[in-house]
Amino acid sequence: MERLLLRGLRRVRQLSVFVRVALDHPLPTLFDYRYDLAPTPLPGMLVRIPFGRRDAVGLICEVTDHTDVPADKLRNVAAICSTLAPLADEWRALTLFAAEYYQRGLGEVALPALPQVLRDASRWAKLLAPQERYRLMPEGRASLPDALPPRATALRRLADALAANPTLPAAEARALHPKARATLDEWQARGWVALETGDVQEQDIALAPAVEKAALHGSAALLPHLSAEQSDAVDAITGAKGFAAFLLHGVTGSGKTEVYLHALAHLLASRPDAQALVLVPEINLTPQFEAAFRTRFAALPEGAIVTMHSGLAEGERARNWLAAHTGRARLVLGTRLAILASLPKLALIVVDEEHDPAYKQQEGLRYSARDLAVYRANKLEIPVVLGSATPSLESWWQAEQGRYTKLTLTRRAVATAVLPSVRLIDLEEERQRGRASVEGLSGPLIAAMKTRLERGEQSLVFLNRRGYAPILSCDACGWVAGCPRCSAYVVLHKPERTLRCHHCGWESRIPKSCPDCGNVDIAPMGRGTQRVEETLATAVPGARVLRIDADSTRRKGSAQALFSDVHAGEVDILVGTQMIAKGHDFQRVTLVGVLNADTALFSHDFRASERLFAQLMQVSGRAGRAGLPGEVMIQTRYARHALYHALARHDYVGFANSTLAERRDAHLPPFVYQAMLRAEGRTLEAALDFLGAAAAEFAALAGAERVTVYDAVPLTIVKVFNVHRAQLLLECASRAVLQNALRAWQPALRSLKVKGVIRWNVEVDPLDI
DNA sequence: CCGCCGAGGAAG
DNA sequence: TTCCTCGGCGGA
Repeated sequence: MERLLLRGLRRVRQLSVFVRVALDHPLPTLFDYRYDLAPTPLPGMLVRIPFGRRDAVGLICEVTDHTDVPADKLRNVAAICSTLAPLADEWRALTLFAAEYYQRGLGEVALPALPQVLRDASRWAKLLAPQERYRLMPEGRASLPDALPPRATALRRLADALAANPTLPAAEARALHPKARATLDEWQARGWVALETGDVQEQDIALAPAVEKAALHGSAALLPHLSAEQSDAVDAITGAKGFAAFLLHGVTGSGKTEVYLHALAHLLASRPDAQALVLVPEINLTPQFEAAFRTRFAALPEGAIVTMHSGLAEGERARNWLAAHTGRARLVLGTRLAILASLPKLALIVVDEEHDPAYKQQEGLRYSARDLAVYRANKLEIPVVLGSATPSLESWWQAEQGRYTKLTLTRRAVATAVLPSVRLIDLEEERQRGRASVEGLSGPLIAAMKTRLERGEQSLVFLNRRGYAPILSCDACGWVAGCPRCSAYVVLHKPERTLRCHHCGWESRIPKSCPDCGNVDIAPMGRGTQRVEETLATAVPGARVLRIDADSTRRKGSAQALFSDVHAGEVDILVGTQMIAKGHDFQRVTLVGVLNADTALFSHDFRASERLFAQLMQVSGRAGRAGLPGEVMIQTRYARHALYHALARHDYVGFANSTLAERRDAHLPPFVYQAMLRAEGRTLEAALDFLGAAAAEFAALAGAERVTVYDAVPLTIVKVFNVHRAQLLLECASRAVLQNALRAWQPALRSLKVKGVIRWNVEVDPLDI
């Protein structure tokens, strides 16, 4: 009886509601708060909560009627963001997986994945407030275009935008025409437009005109004809039921993009609300994809195609994120961070150039966007397409085992385009035969560039080293200009007349004489893009030379301008770093010269050759895309190296299989799984001590005997910005065993105190060893 | 005696 | 991580 009464009392007390909240905070725990506000809290909603002595924004992970936290510690939720649809279970599961897999707290993954505006509670109201929107009325539709003066382009833009969209937000109207407000007031007075306030997204989704299948596919005459291989690939993707991972392996220029476009068109047309996500490795590649999408999918309503990358301004980022979250965006194009976007109707993921190391985030949460794409597709039971001319060995191995479906494009899409011929220029032989070379440019390469110039074709010189010269040294005493903050040499930048450290950004004037011995004969050694640019001006007289690298494209948008100069034919020779190797379809390039590739052949990093091969394949692919025969010249001292020979035969498969065999023998990924503990200390000893102590803790964990723990070693560039760095590699044949051990290791790592240690982090599946 | 610095701990 | 407190110590 008494017990019953107690139960009854407890029932009444159940009126209190608690929420368990994730915060962007290194503590991996959730925090409980009392909830006494009016809107019903739901998992996936954002709340503003007092945390310590400040306010924070958190994500509700759980709504519950009990808590273990003592009442005197509990605090109340200050505000809830109820206008934003809760983040879906799928998204929360994805961020939770990423957090667990990459050894972080949920909040550290989930909150940074949201746009900044949402993480600042004071801006919720403005962001999510019902906006003023204009709707074109039938009267307006009938009379508007004709009523406008023919040359009033801004007014016409406004009218077109109104006609093309169910409603037009006031903010967008202002962007189209500075005096939109006055004009629209006038049109409203005439009954041409109506002013509405209301929830943007719901209305727009409901009112979005149905997109006709034919419109999305374009008229057949305009579409490029698909090869048999391409249409087989498209059929496989569009025919997939549930989860399917496709490895689209196609040589550069074989028309992978066209396969994506057809698969996307099919999806967007056949399912009126489905969303697709397309990932590209770097920001530079978004404009051309965006242009292709906007042209091909012009039938989609305004706002249905959005981009997501770190180059967007905060406001645009927030708008695009919201468009994806509400479902208004049907096609999202982005860099790696877009994989963590909220996409409630996601139905297809494309990862272009899936092998590209840029998909791996190198700081903070060190996730692989490609791996998360596969995970996400798997959980959603949707297809994912991984495209590359040189798939990562991880993906290739998956395909070899039949876990991914291989789709192969063997021919270049333009019928007359053949693969470029690859010629190795043996620098050793050139030297022995006494053949002249100019500043590192061999005779045959210079001659070939001259021929291109005469024919009005373009040449491209690839060199993965920016600056003028990587070393400035003194002939007399052997002094080399080094960075005072890093254990690295500084790079000479001639146009800027500086010595610059590429690791920490330190800069100084170029000394006139050797600071050690006073000798005035200090000389630049080696070559960077600037020096090659300078040499080409005299070595190939009359050629218009353009350099594209991180230095020449520092200003925002300048890369686009430079690339369009190349496309416009205003350039004869293009010199650049890997920036020029990726994606760009240079129609008039028929010669590619590769300088200084050898260093990667003998790297300590077992992935260096894989990266080199991919890079060289990619840059080779720039030659001869439009049907003119292309030629690639690789200058090397190791002309017999197997990698170059595979490259000359365009033999990715041979290279991949032999490299995989080596990896298997050497017990390297993808046959084992790795994790890396890195430590940064005021001294190298501190960093190494920390790693040593961490290794000792690790040995005591369950399952540790199945994990190989290597000795702690300094990084190749041990000191950067006065911080000394070292790393500890762990390796295991079982992903699960490694995962569990890493998880169990965390508390010990957290409580490890070693004097002089500044930071540490764990990276799962590290790319750089 | 005061104030500064570094270490340690809490954050709901 | 951030921010606060506490205790030790050096300078006035």
